[in-house]
Formats: sequence, structure tokens, C-alpha cells
Amino acid sequence: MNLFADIRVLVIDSLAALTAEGVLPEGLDFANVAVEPPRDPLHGDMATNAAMVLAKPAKAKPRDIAEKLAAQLATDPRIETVDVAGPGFINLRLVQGVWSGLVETVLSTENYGRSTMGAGKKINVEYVSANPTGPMHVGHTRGAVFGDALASLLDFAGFDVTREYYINDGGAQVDVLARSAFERYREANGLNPEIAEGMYPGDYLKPVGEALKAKYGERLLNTPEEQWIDEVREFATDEMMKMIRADLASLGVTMDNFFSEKSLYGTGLIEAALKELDDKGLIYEGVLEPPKGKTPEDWEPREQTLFKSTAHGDDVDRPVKKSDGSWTYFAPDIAYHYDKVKRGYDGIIDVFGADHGGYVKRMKAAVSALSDGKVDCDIKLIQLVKLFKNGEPFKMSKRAGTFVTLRDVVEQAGKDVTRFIMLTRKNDAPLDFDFDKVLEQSKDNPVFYVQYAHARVCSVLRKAAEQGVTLSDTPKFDDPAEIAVARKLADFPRQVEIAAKGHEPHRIAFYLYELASDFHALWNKGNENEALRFLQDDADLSAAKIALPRAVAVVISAGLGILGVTPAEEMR
RNA sequence: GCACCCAUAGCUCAGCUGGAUAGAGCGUCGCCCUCCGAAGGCGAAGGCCUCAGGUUCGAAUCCUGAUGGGUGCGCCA
Repeated sequence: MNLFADIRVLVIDSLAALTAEGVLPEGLDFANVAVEPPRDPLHGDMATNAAMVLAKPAKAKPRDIAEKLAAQLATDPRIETVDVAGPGFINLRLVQGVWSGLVETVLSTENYGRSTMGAGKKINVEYVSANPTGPMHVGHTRGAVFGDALASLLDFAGFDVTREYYINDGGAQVDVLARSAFERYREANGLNPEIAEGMYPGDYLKPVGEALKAKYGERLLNTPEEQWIDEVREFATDEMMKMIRADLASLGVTMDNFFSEKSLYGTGLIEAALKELDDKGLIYEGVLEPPKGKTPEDWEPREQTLFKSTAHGDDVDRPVKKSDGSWTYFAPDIAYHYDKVKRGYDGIIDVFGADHGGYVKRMKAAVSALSDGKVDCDIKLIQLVKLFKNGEPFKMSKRAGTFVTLRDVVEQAGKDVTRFIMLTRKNDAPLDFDFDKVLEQSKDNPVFYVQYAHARVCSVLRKAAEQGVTLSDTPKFDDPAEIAVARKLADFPRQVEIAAKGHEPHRIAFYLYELASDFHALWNKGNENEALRFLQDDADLSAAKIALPRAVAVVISAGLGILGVTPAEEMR
């Protein structure tokens, strides 16, 4: 159920009726007609821009259309009053029964807010994709939370979602990992490890060294690299992925699919992807111009195999082969996305760190070329997280050992707090994360504020149970403060659709904050006005009054569910 | 040099893809507990939406340019 959508249908039907009467010309496009909450609640419960949008194509004055449409709308039993205001807005006030009906729906249907907007379309959301060379750090954390919440949001909006992780296990960095692990293996065998510059020095590889010793004993010690590197690499990356999966699990993130970059090599998949592009005339041998204004010292013109990404919106064509003939990192990326296209996704979403902004155009170009523009590819860039401790910037340094991992953050702040805070900012805005502030129990901490609202409802329900109140789904309320809360509940399905359409899960976090705010306001009105308290002397009246806060809890719970946050029963 | 992202109250940020008098928290000032959780609530003050043009009934939002900040730019993934 979506009240705004219902009323929009009413508006469209009314416009159709006016068209049939000859008031409006035939063939008008109603696509831009919107029904939204008015900016000022004093204007009414809902407003439509229909008259203004249609004025030009209908060659009529907005006010004239508005008057006619208003008269038509007024005949509907759900409409209490209709006003024409400003340049041609139509403000609607709904009868009370609509609001109590809404609350009843929230309580009696299992999945209020779920949308069929996605129509079962297949969407692949790729996120995290951290290199399997070490533990995940704070930067990965935000991407993980964002991608996971976005996936849940799309699922909630009716898409068929796949959560996917691309394992970068095909490049030079996993060879470095293997060599680093081998040194720890030597260490485990009582030798001095030689961790050279550029290798991974972290202690997290020591257990890997021990495990290698347990598996191979001393057998690999005096053998040349060619003989051990494949096995050690595979062993080490497996161990790293175990660690990363555990890190993700601590955040509540579970993937549907892990896709290995390595699986693209030696299997003909890269070649097949490039042949696909070649068949479209998008592969050629050529020489790139040096970037203007910043020519590298060692620049020399070289002929390379290039992808004509400029044909699909990129700024320059991109190399897919190095001068020695081996693939660039971009080649397997193309193959990977070709694989996604072939798996039949209607939409592909990649979640990257902001430092990968330079790859957006070429990736989109690749998907566009490989799918003939049929698959929508959206790339979300995640900005940095700035860490604070007590308001002071928290400097990170691998060398000083103050390198903050995902695990550190989750252990200190908790899964729920971490997730919620990471979603209180747009993905393309930097985020401040203060270890002390996020745990503060006050209204300037949005996590607490929303959880507190939910806990208050639970508290009421506990009290009601003590008093032997039998719950009822039939509400009873009519105060403006109560209707304000109901109005906010009505907005939930709409916010879900807006957020899903824009791939913007942060909207859900802000929505929940607003809902909590309206609820806290209502709660406090009960201090002065006993009629607004949820628990009354009469048990039946209590049951009817408790319906509204219960509906609030249902929606908070559903919204937090999208964000991957567990609602709190009580605050401690 | 080029590309992408950003610029909104003193601070941190929203602003529902072009709508009405631009919102919230913090901070400042003033109120509200004998009462379901005051860990809350109500109110006041605070704005040339970086600047200059353009598009139209209407712009914080779209287009162009400028300024300031961030990121990236062929054998690193």
C-alpha cells in the first residue's frame, strides 16, 4: 500500500475525466504529475502540481485547470478539503478515516513499505572487492555498509538482487602476498624473515606462516620460488578471504557470490570479451597522446592495443594490453563485466572508493559497448571516512600501528552503530566518524535517537501487557500530532521508491530520523494532554491508542532492516 | 592541461531529480518532569543557497563560464 500512489491514481483518473468532458485536450502526458507532501503541513496532507505541469501543453492557465481539477477531486470520499494555492498547487486534506485505515494496514500487512517497483528485474550490486592481501580497513567499511544497504533497499523495492564480491586474485599483488607469507613460513621454521620494502609486513600473516608450516613442514624451505609460489599464493589468498569473510560477517554483510579475477585467466574469457568488442569495431592498435600539462618524465610513444571507449562516452581510448603484450588490469575488468552482462542482469551497480573515480567512464563505456546500451550501469563512489576520537582527528599510520581496521571499528562502536552512522551521509560526501560521539546517548546521535523511539514503543507495550491490555489493530486518534505521525508513516513507501530509484540508501536513515522526531514530539504532548497518552484507564481505549505507536515501531523496524540495523527493545 | 566529485545557518549536514515563506542537529538564549523512559519536547535568534550569466510561469536544484577545495590521468590493481 502506498497512499501517495493511491491519491496520484485519483488525480490521474480525475484528469482523464476532465479530458473526457473536453475540459482538457486529448493526448496529454501525465507522467510529470506528482503527488507529494506539501512543504508546510499547514497547507494540507498532500499536494499536486498537476495544474502547473499541464498548463503549457493544455494551453490553459494553471489556476483554471486547478479549479476544475479541484472540483473533480472534491467528489472523492477520501478527500476532506481541496484548496488551490500559490501559482496553481492543489492542496488536499484527507478525511481522518484514511489515516486510521493506513495505521490498520501497517499493522495487518506483513510487509508495509515493500514496493513492486523493481518488477523482479535482476540487479547485480558489486561492493567491497578489497584486495585479498590483508584485513579490511575503515575505508572498506563504508563501502561494505553502503553496498549492503543498497542491495537490501533494492530488494525491498522489488528487484532481484545479487550481492557480489570481485576477488582481485589475479594481479601482481597476490604474488607479493605469497612472498610475504613465505617469509612468515620461514619465520615459523625458526629462520629470520626478510620482509623487503613493498612486501606486506603485517602480523596477520604470521598465522598463515604457521599454517604453511603445519601443511608443508620444512619441505618448501630450500626450493626455488617457481616451485612454491602457486601453492603458497593460493593458500594465502584463501586465508585472506577467510579473514575478509569473517570481517564482513562481523558487520552483518553476506555475499551471494564471490567472483575470482583469476578465473578469467587461461580460460579464454578475457579473449572472448575483447573479441566481442573487436567484432563491434572497438579494438585497434594505436598510440596514445600523453596527458597535457603533466607529461610523465619517462613518457615515450608506444603502440598498444586500445579499446575505443570514446565511442561510448569516455574521454580517451584505454589500453587493454601492456607493451609487453600482457593484459592491463582493465582487460579482466572488461571480461568480468562481460560476464555480468551475459548472466542476464538488467542493471549493474559497482561500488568503488572515491579514488577510483577515474575508472567510472571507461567501465560504463565497456558495459555500454558489451550490452549495446541495454544494461544500465551505475557506479557509486564512496568518499573517505575521517576518524575522530573525542573531537580530535585520529591519524592513521600503518607504521605507527594506529592503522584502524574494520574489526577495530566494529569492536569499538558495534555493528548497528557503525552501519547507521555510515549511512547518515550521502555516498559522495566525506564522513566524520567520532568513536566517542557515535556511542553517545543523546539526540545529536541519530542512531540513538531512532533506537530510542523504538525502545519507547516497546516500553509502552511491556506496560500494556502488565495491565492486561489486548492489542487491537483498529486505531483511534484525531489529534494533529497523531495525524502528523500517521502522515509520516504514509511517506515510507514513497521514500523507499525514491531512495531505490536514486540508489541512495541514506534517505532511509534520514527518513527514520524524521519519523522518530515526530514520534518523540507526540510522546511529549502526552505530558500535558492526558488524552494523547497511549496507556489509558480503559483497556479497550488503550488498545486503540497503542495501535499508532505500534505502527511506528513496525516502520522503524522495517527501515532499520533495510539498513541492516537491529531495532533496540530497550536502551541500556 | 583534461576529466569527475563537492561548495547551503557560526559548526556538521538534509533538501524527495524544477515548485509555495530553503530545513534539521550542534552551539547561543528562553521555557516544559507529582505525568507511559526529560537518554526527551516547545520556542527565539541565525541565510546575497560561493560568484556571474542563461533556460521558464517558477532555479539551491538544469545549462554555460568563473572562483575555491577534493580525486584521478599509458607498461599499479
